[in-house]
Amino acid sequence: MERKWAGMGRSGRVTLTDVAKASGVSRATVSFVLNDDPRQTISAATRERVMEAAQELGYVAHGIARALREGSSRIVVLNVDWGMEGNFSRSYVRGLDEELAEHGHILLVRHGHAIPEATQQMLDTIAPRAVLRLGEAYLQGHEPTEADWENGFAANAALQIRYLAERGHTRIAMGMTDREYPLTGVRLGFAQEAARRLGLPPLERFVVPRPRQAGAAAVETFLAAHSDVTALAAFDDDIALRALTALRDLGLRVPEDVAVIGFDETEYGSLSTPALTTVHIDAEILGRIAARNALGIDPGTLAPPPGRIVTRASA
Amino acid sequence: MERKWAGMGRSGRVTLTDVAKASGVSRATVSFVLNDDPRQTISAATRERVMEAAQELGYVAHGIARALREGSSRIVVLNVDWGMEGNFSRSYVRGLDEELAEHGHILLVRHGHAIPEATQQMLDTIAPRAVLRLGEAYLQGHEPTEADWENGFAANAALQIRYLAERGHTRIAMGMTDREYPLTGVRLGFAQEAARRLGLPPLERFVVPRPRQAGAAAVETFLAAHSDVTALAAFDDDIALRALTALRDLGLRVPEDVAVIGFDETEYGSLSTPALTTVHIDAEILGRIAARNALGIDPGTLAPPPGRIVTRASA
DNA sequence: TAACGTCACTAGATCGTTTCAGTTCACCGC
DNA sequence: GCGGTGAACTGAAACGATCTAGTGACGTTA
Repeated sequence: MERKWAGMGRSGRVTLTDVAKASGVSRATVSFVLNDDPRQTISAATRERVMEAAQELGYVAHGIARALREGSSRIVVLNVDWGMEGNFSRSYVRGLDEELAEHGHILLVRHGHAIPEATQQMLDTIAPRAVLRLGEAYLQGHEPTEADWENGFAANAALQIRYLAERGHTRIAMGMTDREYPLTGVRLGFAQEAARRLGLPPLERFVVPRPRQAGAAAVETFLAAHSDVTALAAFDDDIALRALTALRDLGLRVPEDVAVIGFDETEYGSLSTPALTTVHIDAEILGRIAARNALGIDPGTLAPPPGRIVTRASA
Repeated sequence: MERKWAGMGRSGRVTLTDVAKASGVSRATVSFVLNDDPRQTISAATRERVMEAAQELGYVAHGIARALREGSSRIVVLNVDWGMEGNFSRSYVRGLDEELAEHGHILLVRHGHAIPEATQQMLDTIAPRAVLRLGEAYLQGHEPTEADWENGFAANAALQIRYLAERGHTRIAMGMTDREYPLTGVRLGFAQEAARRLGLPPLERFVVPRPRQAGAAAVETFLAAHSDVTALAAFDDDIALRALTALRDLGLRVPEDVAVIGFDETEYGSLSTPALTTVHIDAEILGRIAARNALGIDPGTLAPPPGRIVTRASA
């Protein structure tokens, strides 16, 4: 089955012209009908005929041509420039994707540390409606307000620290990645502020590098210098897992000697020994908000659900 | 600094016309120069003038317009429809990306289980030069030949089984995912064939589901029914890690009671107790081959390096 | 000197949309 | 029977590239 109907350009593509010809109207009219342009008045009969013809022929708008005319395509690009494989990222992407779809747009996720040049070239090719970055949107696009402390990024960061504080830990250290990401500074800042609000001393910051041996060495050095530390809050589950392994390699007991808590639940955290206590974050609503912002739609009163602790054995 | 130079359309975009105007030639000529079209003869002087003007004005080709004219954009889409976070996927993407870049194309990676409808819509918008799928390309696009057994997917699958066989294991089971991926069947087939060639009995197949408790239950059930099994070969490191945890939860010793080997090295495998023995695969060359195939370029004599065992403690 | 070839370029069609600026027609009030 | 109005359309110009089919100008050959 090659061509179901006559009236299809040599290219194999059904175009507006084909639909116009089939329904006996002009291209313009077809366009008006298909996009139901509110500025036009089209008779019900014509509308019907056009719709039917489009259906029959299997017309699908040529996004490239449309984008050329409109100035930008109906695509939104999300850059996820660090391998955040947790629940946050996944749910955020889901929310973003769904909300965009509801407004006729498409999400394109670009993972990995993009070569700037290639990215730029891609953007020129795609001409996306908007380009987002995972980290930026986490903050809902503004400086942290008290609302963020109630229910947002800051609140989730605080949740992690508070959990440890409630278990009686007062000297808490913050395990960070060996690479600087856009979000690392922000996260650390929130954690520090949370500690301050809880009346705790400032969090000592240290890095847990890979591979395994280096991680263990780093943790050993750190604990030697800060023997009063009894708990580690990690930047994410990855770091937490590295720390957990390091502590066990050093012969320390978790959580008795040092408690460890992760951030942004992953499957791997559930498989370690001891299993990792962590923070679960559902960012779907955040994704939806970002989508609306990107499209210039009123975000309404969407509010993200609070994060919650996944209590397991490590803290 | 808004507009560096005069002669830039109201849209803020520098177009071919602008460059043409600036260098005193026609649009066509500019296009010929910039794409150095071999079918045209352009004087050195003109070439120079055009290049310079383009540089000055900061001209960058409008991919959308080009795509409309050419029928497809210079984008290649790669669908990675299952979370394969190992070395294979990463190196494959790197190779693909680099090779495409060398030919003026761009890689767009689409992660996650794409909604078919949205994907189709995206493809209509992007009009990519080619759409690839991670699994397909693993096979270099053809049925497994003896070459694949020498050095390819089949060889890597065999490597895993052979390692266990060399350690004296004869009853080996294959741990699979709970979801069926395009590749699962192929992988299992190769492993079975490898076992046959090594004179081993057929591999018993079983699934290691999540979460942790379910995994342990599955492993327990399986081992009860197949008490002679002494080694588990996993579909990937993820499954291996689940199995490792399950075995430990059941009080079994790894590798003494049951040996475990993963596939496609991840960082997590190095953090477990015992650390996971696995197979490391560098797929960069495979990515380059796929790129050339996609662009219709002769792949030449590129040959992927053989996989290698990463010997750690679990097998 | 007419015919022919090559060089160095240009005009304009083309890709498939969207959308502005009309056009036609029926109907209304006076 | 004339101007005015709104409904229901249509024509054609964009958008920014590529690329075919020419067009002069100059040099070479018979």
